[in-house]
Amino acid sequence: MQKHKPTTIIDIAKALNVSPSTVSRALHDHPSISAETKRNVHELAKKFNYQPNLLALSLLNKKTGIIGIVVPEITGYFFATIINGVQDMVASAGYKLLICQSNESFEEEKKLIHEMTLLRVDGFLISPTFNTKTFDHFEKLKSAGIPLVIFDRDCPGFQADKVLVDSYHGAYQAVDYLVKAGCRHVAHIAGPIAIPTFKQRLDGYLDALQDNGLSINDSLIVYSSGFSSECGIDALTQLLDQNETLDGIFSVNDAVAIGAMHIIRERGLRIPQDISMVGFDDESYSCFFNPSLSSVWQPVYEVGMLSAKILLDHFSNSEQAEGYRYEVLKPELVIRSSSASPNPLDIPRVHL
Amino acid sequence: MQKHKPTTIIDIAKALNVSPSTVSRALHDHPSISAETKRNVHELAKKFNYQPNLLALSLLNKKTGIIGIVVPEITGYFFATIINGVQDMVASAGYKLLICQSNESFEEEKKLIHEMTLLRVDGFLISPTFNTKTFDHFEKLKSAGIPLVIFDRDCPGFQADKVLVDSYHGAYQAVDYLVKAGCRHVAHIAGPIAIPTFKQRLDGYLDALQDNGLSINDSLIVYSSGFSSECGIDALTQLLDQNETLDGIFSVNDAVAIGAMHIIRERGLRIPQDISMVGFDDESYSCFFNPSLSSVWQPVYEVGMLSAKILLDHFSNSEQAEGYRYEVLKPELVIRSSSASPNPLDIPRVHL
DNA sequence: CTGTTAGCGCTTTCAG
DNA sequence: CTGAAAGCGCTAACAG
Repeated sequence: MQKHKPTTIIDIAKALNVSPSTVSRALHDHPSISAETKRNVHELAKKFNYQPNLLALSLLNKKTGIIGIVVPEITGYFFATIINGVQDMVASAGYKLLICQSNESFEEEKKLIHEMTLLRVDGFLISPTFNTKTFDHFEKLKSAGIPLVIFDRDCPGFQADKVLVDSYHGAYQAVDYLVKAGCRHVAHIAGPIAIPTFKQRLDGYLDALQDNGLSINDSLIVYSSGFSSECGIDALTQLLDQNETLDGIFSVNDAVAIGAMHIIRERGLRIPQDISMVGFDDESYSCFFNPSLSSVWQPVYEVGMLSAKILLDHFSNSEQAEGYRYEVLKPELVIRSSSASPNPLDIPRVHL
Repeated sequence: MQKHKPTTIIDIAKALNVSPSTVSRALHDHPSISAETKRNVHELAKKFNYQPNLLALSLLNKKTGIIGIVVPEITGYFFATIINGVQDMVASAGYKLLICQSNESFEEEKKLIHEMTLLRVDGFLISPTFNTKTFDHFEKLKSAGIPLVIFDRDCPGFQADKVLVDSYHGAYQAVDYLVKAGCRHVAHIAGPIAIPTFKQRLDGYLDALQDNGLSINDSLIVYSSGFSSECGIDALTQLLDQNETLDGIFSVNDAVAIGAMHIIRERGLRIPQDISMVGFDDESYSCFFNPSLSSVWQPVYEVGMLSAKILLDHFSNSEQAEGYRYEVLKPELVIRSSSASPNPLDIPRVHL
């Protein structure tokens, strides 16, 4: 494994007794180069396995062709699928994608963005941490003229292009459905309401109840400490131990819902006969649970595609004067077997 | 959003009426620079928000500090967790990670590796596509002196550092367990045996049966067309339609197992009373299924850490003369409720 | 303690 | 049609 240093344009130039510029032009098929020289150059390039040095090019052109994406995590269907959407979009425009995880750490997020800036990525796609309350690091990008698009998680008070999902609408649909299906005591396993997304889901829950003429019972709202199935176990244990009447649950996400379902069964209750359950995210495995889990599907792939599209637009449209884009995509309730049906005859119960 | 071009070392030099090299030295805290100059330089650097240009550095040092990782996909627990292991390892050594997906496309894999080579990544971590039968693109890296480590999926005949999981051993454990639990007609939903990993799982299945004095019944082996739950549905439908006696199933992975379980229930059969099921991969959600799914856990995070470690060793140990590393990690059977227990009194049935 | 020079690999005027 | 020179941003000898 001897370290051949890569062939450069100069090596070829020397071997052919021409100047580097001639080689460069030949390689780029410049019109004013003799056919013969071109042939010779290409031949040698192949023979030496010449690979242009992108670093040198980037330095020269002041652009790397790399887009940086920062997500809280890649484990899990949600962000992984967004990344796929982004990937497909940017690849078709000839850009590469540098994927980084912040692990929900604000410090890490700052550090990553800083490092990627040093690397001179051409633009950013960012889904901020739950702990991101200040936006100086984003402002810095803006003032440095580096385009960025915020996706999935809003940054209240920070002006930028944004692509979000309407969590309120999704939650409203879910709870409205539960009530129409006959549930009168719908609980909510909520996320931290300091985060806009989860505040919206809570609001959707509250409004759906009120619009259906049901009163709000605060003890039916339990706050989950996290987003894993284990948290669902804790949340539901707490809820059931309060001995409140309970016939439906809207869970902040599917993972939590699944932990909760585990406890429901363990307590000898039936789903959906005793308690109906609706989750959020529509994880890929949710339809295979027993009973299969009703859930709010989010257009994740589209979020990725659209965010990337908006970023790419920045690269082509020199400096568009218009304000920031603010796109809110609609989620959709997917009804399966974990929730009682309003009309068993009309609504398909199993939706794979 | 006016495009301030980034401050360079020269801007600072001019403003201070010193030479660029002085600024460079001051920034690096070189001993032979007066305290005052250093102070001035640092001050201005902060004021101008100076950011060193990594591209220029990389060009100079002939190293980028970037490690490229190529995985078939990032959706799904398996590779996402490996990436986490890699990430943690390389970050602590000051390297960045460029993550790319081949989507199981051989062409894409070649293209990605080529592009990353142009970008001058310092080394590669590669889990090849199922369609990767030739290894010229890997050989090229070797002859260019770019270190690479193959992980999870073996490349028979290709010499390189490798970190693999012992699929044979995992499969053997699973099937041995099923037999000892009383299953006499164990089926196998197999993957494409052209791929070493799945061949090994099949072999483990076969050997475990034989070692237990059971005969092999070819019609109990069904080949799945893919690795999703949908494929599990197809596979099991096919299997059950053959009307073979059947009391246990070892599935090539959890996703397929879950699709299969769906069909088993749909046919009115009980798990594990009528049919026991064991999967492979131990997906994060497998313990929350109903019944919870027994599965073969793989040390995924460790695979990531170790692969990265081996690659990093290449960077420090100049040119170690020793041959290639070949590490095979052991998986472990996790017993839950989807499989009958050999001795209900001794073995915990639910393992969260 | 500081400046000058050269060069990493490549492109691109400007001159022949 | 081709070459020489300058420069992208930075560092590392080599001289003062």
